[in-house]
Amino acid sequence: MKSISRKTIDRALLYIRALENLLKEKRDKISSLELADITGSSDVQIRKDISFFGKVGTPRIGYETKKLKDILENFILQNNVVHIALFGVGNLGKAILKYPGFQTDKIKLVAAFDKAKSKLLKEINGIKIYPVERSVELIKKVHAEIGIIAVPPRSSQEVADIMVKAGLKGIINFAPSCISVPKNTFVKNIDFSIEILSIFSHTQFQK
Amino acid sequence: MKSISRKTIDRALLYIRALENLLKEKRDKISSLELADITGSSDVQIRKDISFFGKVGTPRIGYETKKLKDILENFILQNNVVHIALFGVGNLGKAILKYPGFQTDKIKLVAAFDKAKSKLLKEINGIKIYPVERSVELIKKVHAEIGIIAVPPRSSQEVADIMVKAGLKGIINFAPSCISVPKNTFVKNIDFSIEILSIFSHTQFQK
DNA sequence: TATTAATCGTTACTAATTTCACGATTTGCT
DNA sequence: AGCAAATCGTGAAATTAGTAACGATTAATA
Ligand SMILES: NC(=O)c1ccc[n+]([C@@H]2O[C@H](COP(=O)([O-])OP(=O)(O)OC[C@H]3O[C@@H](n4cnc5c(N)ncnc54)[C@H](O)[C@@H]3O)[C@@H](O)[C@H]2O)c1
Ligand SMILES: NC(=O)c1ccc[n+]([C@@H]2O[C@H](COP(=O)([O-])OP(=O)(O)OC[C@H]3O[C@@H](n4cnc5c(N)ncnc54)[C@H](O)[C@@H]3O)[C@@H](O)[C@H]2O)c1
Repeated sequence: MKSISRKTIDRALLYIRALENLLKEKRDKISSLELADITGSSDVQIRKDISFFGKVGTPRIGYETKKLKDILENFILQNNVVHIALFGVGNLGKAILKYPGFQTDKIKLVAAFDKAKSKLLKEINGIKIYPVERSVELIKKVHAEIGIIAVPPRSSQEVADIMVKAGLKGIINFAPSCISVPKNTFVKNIDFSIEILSIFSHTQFQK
Repeated sequence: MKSISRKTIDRALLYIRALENLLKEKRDKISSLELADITGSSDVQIRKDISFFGKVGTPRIGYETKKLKDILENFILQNNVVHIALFGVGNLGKAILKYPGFQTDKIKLVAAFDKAKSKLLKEINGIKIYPVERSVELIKKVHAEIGIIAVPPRSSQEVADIMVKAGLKGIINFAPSCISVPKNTFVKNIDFSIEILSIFSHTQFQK
């Protein structure tokens, strides 16, 4: 059996989000063409992606919204709740702590850490902020899986090392810096400036 | 002549960032192998990417840091300064306004807009916050090229429409929603939740 | 000046991804 | 029941991306 590709997973997550919105609007059926229209993909791509999960749709009708969402979710997320640990409670970190998208049935931000003593007094959105020294211990205790780096770039490697030590298996790095980690740890860099420059040059080089 | 690929551009932007850091450390030479190590790419990939720009390196030595950076920058950014307009000055928008990475010689955040009257009094990081009603006029005046959506998802399409009307050619959408725009407008969605779920499932399905 | 070792640049190869084309299936209609 | 229309599912073709192999080039050194 062929294993699912990274790209299919990422698109499926987008489909899931779209299907959730459709369910809220009480749309109980959806065709690949409509879903393509919503998500900005193509209908063939969507059918191909979904075909990985078996024969889910019915010709002439399309897909049952709820059924499709459940199948994608069950396969990809497997009823897991993802627990996040945040490092750095500055401008960006504070926004992240307040983000309702990180307190859902799928994702829970469970721990926040900062180096500065001045940040430790507070509690934001019900989440206490702890000193970095306690991070390894606490991350293990709450079984977080994913870490977010929201510290200045010069500290990002230091934080990455702690995350690895604490057993986090995935890292999102918002600092404009490269970090090195063991091969079995996954890093996703999100550099706002590079995103801006990328989209700008895309507009320049469009054929 | 073959045109440059999107992926090469995106990696080149990463190389540029790394080269800038190397220059700060007064490293005036760099090999493809070292650059690969820093950026997490492979040496072949780097040489292949760079070969698009001509014969830049010298065998046995590697690349001159400054020369390589200049060549990449001149081709990809062409001395342009990218001007950004921000919509939504909430938790995330405020962090973005305070982000020093958006006030550099390459990128300048030049305008911010919000719907809520309560947000309009302030000025953050030297940038005034204007009512949405004035946005089309002001964006045209300051010649912004790229827009950032940091409003709630239900308002994202409304904002996208304004951006298109104002002539913005690229959009970064932080709202967890799909927006539809004309084909010549480029959209990059950055959905934090999807990034988290993506990296999590990546750790699950790693071979 | 010949030799050696390192590193680039390029061509050929392989793998992954997307697109195409079209048969198969199902429903609604007459 | 038979037919038409819509839509799915899929193998094959086309495209794109990445990897490997290796000759060419250069600087350092004996
Ligand atoms: N502000 C933004 O909108 C924005 C956007 C994109 C990227 N970023 C990046 O995200 C990171 C954070 O940005 P910010 O604006 O919140 O910065 P900030 O300076 O406001 O906050 C950084 C926080 O990290 C803490 N910190 C520093 N070293 C630490 C360590 N070793 N361990 C734990 N905490 C530590 C500091 O005490 C501070 O609270 C930076 O790398 C920045 O470049 C920020
Ligand atoms: N807070 C985060 O860390 C975070 C992370 C990822 C994504 N997001 C997304 O980014 C967006 C903003 O998040 P936030 O936490 O800053 O929300 P927020 O509620 O704090 O701020 C939203 C701001 O948008 C303004 N607004 C609403 N409608 C508008 C319109 N039509 N035009 C202009 N301004 C308008 C509101 O007045 C408010 O100031 C949301 O879509 C959210 O899902 C936020």
